[in-house]
Amino acid sequence: MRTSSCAASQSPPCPDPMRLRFAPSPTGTLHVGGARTAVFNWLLARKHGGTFVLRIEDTDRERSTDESRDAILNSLTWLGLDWDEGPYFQSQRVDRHKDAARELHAGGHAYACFCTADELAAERSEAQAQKRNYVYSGRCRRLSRDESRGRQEAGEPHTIRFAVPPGRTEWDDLVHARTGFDNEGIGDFIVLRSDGGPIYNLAATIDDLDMRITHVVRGDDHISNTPRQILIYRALGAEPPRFGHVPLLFGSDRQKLSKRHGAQSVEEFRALGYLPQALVNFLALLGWSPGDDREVLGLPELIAAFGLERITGKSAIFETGKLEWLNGQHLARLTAEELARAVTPWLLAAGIATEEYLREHREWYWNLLEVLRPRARLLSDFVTLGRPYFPARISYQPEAVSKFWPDPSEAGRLLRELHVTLASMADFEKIATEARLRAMAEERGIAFSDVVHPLRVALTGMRVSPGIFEVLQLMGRELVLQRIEDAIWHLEGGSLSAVS
RNA sequence: GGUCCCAUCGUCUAGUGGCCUAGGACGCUGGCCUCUCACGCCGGAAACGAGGGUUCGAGUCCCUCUGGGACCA
Repeated sequence: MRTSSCAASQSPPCPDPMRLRFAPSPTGTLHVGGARTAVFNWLLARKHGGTFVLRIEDTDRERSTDESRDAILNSLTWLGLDWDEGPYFQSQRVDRHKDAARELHAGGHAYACFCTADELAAERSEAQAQKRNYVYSGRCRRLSRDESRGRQEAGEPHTIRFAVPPGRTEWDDLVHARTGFDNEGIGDFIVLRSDGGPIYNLAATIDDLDMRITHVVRGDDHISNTPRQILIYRALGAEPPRFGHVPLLFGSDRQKLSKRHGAQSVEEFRALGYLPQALVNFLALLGWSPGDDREVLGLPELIAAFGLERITGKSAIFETGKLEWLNGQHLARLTAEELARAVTPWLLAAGIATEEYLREHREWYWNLLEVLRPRARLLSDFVTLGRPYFPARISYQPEAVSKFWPDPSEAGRLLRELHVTLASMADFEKIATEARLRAMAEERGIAFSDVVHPLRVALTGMRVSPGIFEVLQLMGRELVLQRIEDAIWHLEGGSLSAVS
């Protein structure tokens, strides 16, 4: 017998190791709702030293694809949700599911049903007419043994139905309180189709049973499957696992998450420049909280703090605002090396730098990243923010030009002067450049910021950037002087995309 | 329609009968820092769906309603 007392609580150590599973259908990419379920299961397994089993429920041959399966596996791997067993494939276990159905049949817990689709439809519409909830009447259950056997042997098409006993089926839900259904309302459900194919509830239950799953943590949408699955367990003489149903995620309009709600698959978030640990952190916080005021939690912290007892039974709306902030927070926590490793592929993909260049200028590159880091929320931000620091020519943002170079000839004059001033300096160390430019502003009798902003546009093409002296230092003398020359040329009408 | 689940700021949440004139975070917003932006720091607006109970006392317990959702039909 299985001890159920060690369910959601942390200590004392469970005598029975916890076995959890994530069982996606390979019918699309891993979306954030499924990912959150996976996160919960994984966290629980890691927290309790349990086993995380991955099972692919690919019995729907029509909709299951290898591409989806690979996409899901890749997403899980990217998120860092490693599994200890599997992936198992439900489609490879069909024989076992059929055997289980036979076992149920032999044990008197299931029977052959010869009702045709038409007969069933009639029952259904009758129920509808009486405003009753439709459940199968159980007509074939009352067939005599001999008649049933005879018709089966004669090859008459039939399904196998589970014989639901009278009473009520209840369980202590790990997330909700005690939950239950009257068996009467369940009705004898099909476990084997007339073509011999196992139905979901049977397959999933047998798999959970065989894989010795101790805790089934899944979406709320499975709540009405639970009594059926418990019934199957009992009919087979097995102790059911503990069940926990986490509420579903909604889109911003309180509707089920769909394409309309923007990014919804894990892969999309990766492509947008999110860090996996930020997404896991965010997903964990959707419906769960550590109980203190912490919000930014790395994987180890999540594992330490996680527990089913702190999951809310309330469904959360998936809004990404906080995710962006969290990503910035996780960005801030990376070591310099981790940051470089995360950003480099983005720069390479954008064609901004080559691997050799970055390797040869490693110290410079890491400094650049440090300067950019507090200004970035997504990895993709490093591309836009970082572009000006590399030799290629830049373009000038119209807003920057109109705001800080309102008068082209005046701007040109200033830039010429800056060119002379800066060219006279050998070293662009920021203390020195700052002193020089402040002095220059004073000599000219203009505000310091009136020197800084036009220069910023010349160097970066943008209205905002890191502190101008950091920019100067990072770009270095040669590139700075080149940029100023380019800007002067541009201001004098050298470019078609000139000043408006 | 039946069954089941849920209900605190715009959003994520804390809250398990008195510590709540309801706390934190994102976002929004005022300010500080400052060459801009971001980071950081300080401040502000912003919520217990409604009605009944229970209790000396209810965001917290019970009931009804309302609203939302899931599954089945």
